[in-house]
Amino acid sequence: MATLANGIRHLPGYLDRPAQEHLVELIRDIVAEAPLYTPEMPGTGKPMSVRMTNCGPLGWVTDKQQGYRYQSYHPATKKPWPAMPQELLDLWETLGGYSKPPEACLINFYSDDAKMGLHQDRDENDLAAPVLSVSLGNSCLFRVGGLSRKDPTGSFRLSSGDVVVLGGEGRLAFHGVDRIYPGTSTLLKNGGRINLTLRRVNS
DNA sequence: TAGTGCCT
DNA sequence: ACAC
Repeated sequence: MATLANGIRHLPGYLDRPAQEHLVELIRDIVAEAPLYTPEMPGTGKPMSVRMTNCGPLGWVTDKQQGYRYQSYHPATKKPWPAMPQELLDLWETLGGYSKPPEACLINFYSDDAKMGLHQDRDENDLAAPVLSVSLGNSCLFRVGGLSRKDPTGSFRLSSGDVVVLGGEGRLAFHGVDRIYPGTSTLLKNGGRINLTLRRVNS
């Protein structure tokens, strides 16, 4: 376990291979019910390169008209998000150190050429709760800065099975994904990377 | 500005 | 990493 200068915790290889494979199975079922969709930037409608879906009572979504928000249903199917698997509730219980359970699990799928710009997770009402991130599949170059966009940044590699906890000082740290490293994992047969982000939304 | 580009 |  490594704690970075900005308070972010990195747990390399926290999930073993069988646990990773089990999560992929669960995600396959979720995606069958709540298909990955292409989010849009607020205002411009520019598509993001990452595709998304969610599980849990709430899901993070964005589109041209309404922008970033949490809502209880899939934007395309209008159906409620699939339930949060017990395995993820357990992970939150073990690593989150927070009294209330997570309400949203954002599932991000990165193709090998997808990226995500530097941003803050700040659409939650409960900013005391940590954000838990699970990496599956190909490795990525993860970038982390400070509380201001202008703050200097550093980067490190995230591999399949790694968990990152953004809590305390690091809860509102700017972060993003610079690049995916193709062919660095055999977990996902068709390549790419999956990131699970567990969040508490309502205080 | 949860993005894009690298003759930056 | 940085500017836009």
